[in-house]
Amino acid sequence: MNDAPAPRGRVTLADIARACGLSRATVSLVLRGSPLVHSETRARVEAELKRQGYVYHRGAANLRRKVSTGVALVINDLSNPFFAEFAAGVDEWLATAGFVTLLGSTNESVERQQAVLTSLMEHDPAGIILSPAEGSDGARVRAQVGGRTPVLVFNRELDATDWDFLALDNTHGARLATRHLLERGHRRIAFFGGHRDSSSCRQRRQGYREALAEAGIEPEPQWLVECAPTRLEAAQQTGALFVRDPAPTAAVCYNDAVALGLMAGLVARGRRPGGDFAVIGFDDIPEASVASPTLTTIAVDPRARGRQAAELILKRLREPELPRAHTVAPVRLQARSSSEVLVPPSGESA
Amino acid sequence: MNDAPAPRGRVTLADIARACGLSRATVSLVLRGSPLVHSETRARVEAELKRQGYVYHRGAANLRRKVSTGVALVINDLSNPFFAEFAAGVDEWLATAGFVTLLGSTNESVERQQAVLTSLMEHDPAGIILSPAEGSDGARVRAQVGGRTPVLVFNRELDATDWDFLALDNTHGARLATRHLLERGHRRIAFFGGHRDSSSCRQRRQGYREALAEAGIEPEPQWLVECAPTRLEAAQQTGALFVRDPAPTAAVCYNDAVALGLMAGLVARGRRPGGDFAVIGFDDIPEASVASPTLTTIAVDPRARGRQAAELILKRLREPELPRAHTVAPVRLQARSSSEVLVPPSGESA
DNA sequence: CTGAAAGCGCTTACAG
DNA sequence: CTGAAAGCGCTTACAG
Repeated sequence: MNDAPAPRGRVTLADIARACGLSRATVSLVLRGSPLVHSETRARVEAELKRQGYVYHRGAANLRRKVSTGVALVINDLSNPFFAEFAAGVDEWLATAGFVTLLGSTNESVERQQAVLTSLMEHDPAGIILSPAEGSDGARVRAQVGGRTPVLVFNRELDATDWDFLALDNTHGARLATRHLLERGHRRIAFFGGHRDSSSCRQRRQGYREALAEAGIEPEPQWLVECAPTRLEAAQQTGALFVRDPAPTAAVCYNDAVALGLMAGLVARGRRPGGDFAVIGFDDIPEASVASPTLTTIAVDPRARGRQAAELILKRLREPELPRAHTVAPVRLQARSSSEVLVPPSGESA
Repeated sequence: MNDAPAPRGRVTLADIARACGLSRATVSLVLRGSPLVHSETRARVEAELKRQGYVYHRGAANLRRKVSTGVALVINDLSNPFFAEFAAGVDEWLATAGFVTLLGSTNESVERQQAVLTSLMEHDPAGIILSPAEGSDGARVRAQVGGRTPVLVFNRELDATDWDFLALDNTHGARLATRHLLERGHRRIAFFGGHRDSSSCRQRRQGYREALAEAGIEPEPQWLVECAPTRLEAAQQTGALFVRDPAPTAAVCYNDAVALGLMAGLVARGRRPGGDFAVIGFDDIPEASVASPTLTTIAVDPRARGRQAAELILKRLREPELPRAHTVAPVRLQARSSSEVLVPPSGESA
C-alpha cells in the first residue's frame, strides 16, 4: 500500500497537483483551508498530501504574501536564569500564536549585538524583542534595524528610539527592599553593585534613596558601591563596605547574583550574612531560595515578563499605528527566612 | 546629503540595480562577493546599498539556492538551567557559523513536541537538534521529520531512528558518584529519583550497580526509589528511604533537582544532609554550589555540550554520507565541601 | 468550483 | 565584465 518514494528532493505543491490532476492553485486553496474547494476534491488532495509526506514551505509562502512568521529575540545570555526564564515565556507565547522564535545572544557586547541584529534582520523577522546590551547606542541600533520592523525594548532603556518599552518597576522594587530593611531596624543601609550608568541601576538607586528619604536618612558616599553584576565581582568588592566606621549594617543589592557574591564575600571576611549583616537581592533567581541563608529578594517573575513581551510585540504587529507603549511590570517583595537574613545588628540604632 | 527616502516598502535588489543603471544580476554578484565585478562598479553598488539601507533577504536567496541557514533546537524547557546552558552553547556556536537558531520547547509533552516539530519543519531548517520529550515514539518523530532533514538526538535515546546521537556518559557518572561514597565509608547507598523507564535513569542506575558490585555489594530493593525529577517530588518521596531498618546512609541522586529536594526532605524529617545522611547529585546546576550544604555532584558542562551538539549537526550538514555518529560526552566528579556532605554515619559500617 | 498567469526577492548558467 | 531569462515554492486576483 504505502509506496512512499525514496526521499528524492522536496515534495512540492506541483507534485501534489500533478498526482491529483489539479492545478497548483487548487491545491494551495486546500492548504489554506479555502471554502471554495469542493469537499470531495479537498479530501482527494489531503490524502495525497499525506501520502507523499508533503511539508509546507512557509518561507516561500511568506515571500509571496510579504509576511513573516518569525520574531527575533535578542538577549544577553541564556545562561543567566533571568533571561532564560524570560526567553521561555517569550517562546511559549509566540508558539501559541503560530510564530517561531529566532534566537540571538549578545553576551552584553555591543559588537556582538550589532552582528546578531544584522544576521537576524536578514531573516526578515516580523518583529524584534530586544534587551539591549549595556552601552548600546540607540541611534546606531535604530539605523541598523530600519524603520520597517517593530521593536519591543525590554529591561533597559534605549535612547533616541521611539519603540515600545517594557520595563520592570525598578524604582518601586528598590523602595520595597529598602523599606523592608528600615522596618527591621536598620539605619545604615548600603546600595551594593551595578553600574551607575545603566538605567536599571539608576532606577534602583533612586527607589533606595526615596525610601531612605522617607525615613529622614541621607545616604553616605561609602554606602554606594559599584561593581559588575556578577557574583565574583561582588565578592571581591565586599571590602568597600567596611573601609570606614561606622559601616553599614545592611545592603540592598543590585541583583541576586551580586547578593550571593556579597554573602560569599561576607563569609570570607568572617561575617555571617543574615546574622551580622543583612542582605537583600533583586530578581528572585532560583538560587535565591536555596542559598544559605535563603535570600530575601524582589521577585520579578521573568517568565511572565516574557509572555508579556511576546504579547506586546504581537499587538504591535496587529496594530502598527497605535501610540508608543511604555509598560511597567509589577514586582513584589519575596521575604525568606527573614529571621536569619534580616536581624538588625545588636546595639546599634543611630 | 542623506535623502534616505521615507520607509516605503522594502528596498530590493531591483531598486539598487535601477539606481545604479545595472541589472539585478550584477548587483547580486556584488552581494555575494563575486570577483567578476569591476571594482569601480562594485564600489558604486556598495555605496547605493548603504544609501538606501538595503537589507539582504536571505529567505528569498535560500529559496532560490535550495539551502537553509536555520537550525531548529527542540528542548524541554529553558527554565531548566541544564537546557538553558545547553541552548546558549548551541546558539553561540551556530551563530559563529552563520546559522540562526529556531527555538522550540516541548515541556516534556509528546503532544507539544509533535506540534513544535511540525511548525519548525515548515520553516525548512537545515538540521534539527532534538532533546526528545520523555516517552517520545521514535517512529512517529521520524515520520514527521521525514528523511531529508538531518537530526542530532541529544541526551535521551530515541528508538527506531538512525540519527546521530550525543549522550552524556551517564553510566560513568553514576559510577564515579557511587565510588566516591564507597571511598568515604558508606555501604548502604540508595539510588534516588528518576523514572525507571527513561534511558538516562537506566544508565545511571547501571553505573551505580556496577560500582556497588565492585565493592561486593548487592543493592536492596528499598534502596531504589523512583520519583519525578523535580525538587518537590523528591522532597515528598524522602520517607521511602527510611521505611525499614537498617536504612541507607547515603544516596546517589538522579539529578541535582532531586538531590536538592531530598536535602529539603531530610531537613523536614529532622535529619542533617551531609551530617546524618550523604547526598550526591548529577548535572552541577548553579544552585549546587550555593545550596546548604553545598552539593557534591557530577558535572556535565551543558554549555560545552551545546557547542558540541552544534558542531556535530554542522558536520552532518557538510558530510551527509558519513556513518551515523554516537558520541559520548565526558563527565567528572565535582566534589564540594565534602567534609559537610560526605561524613559516613557514626557507628555504622555493615 | 477550478485553472492560467503573474509575481514575491533572489541566483545562476549562458551569452555576449 | 554585464545582461536576459528562467526558476526556487508558493499565492492571489481574475476568468470561466
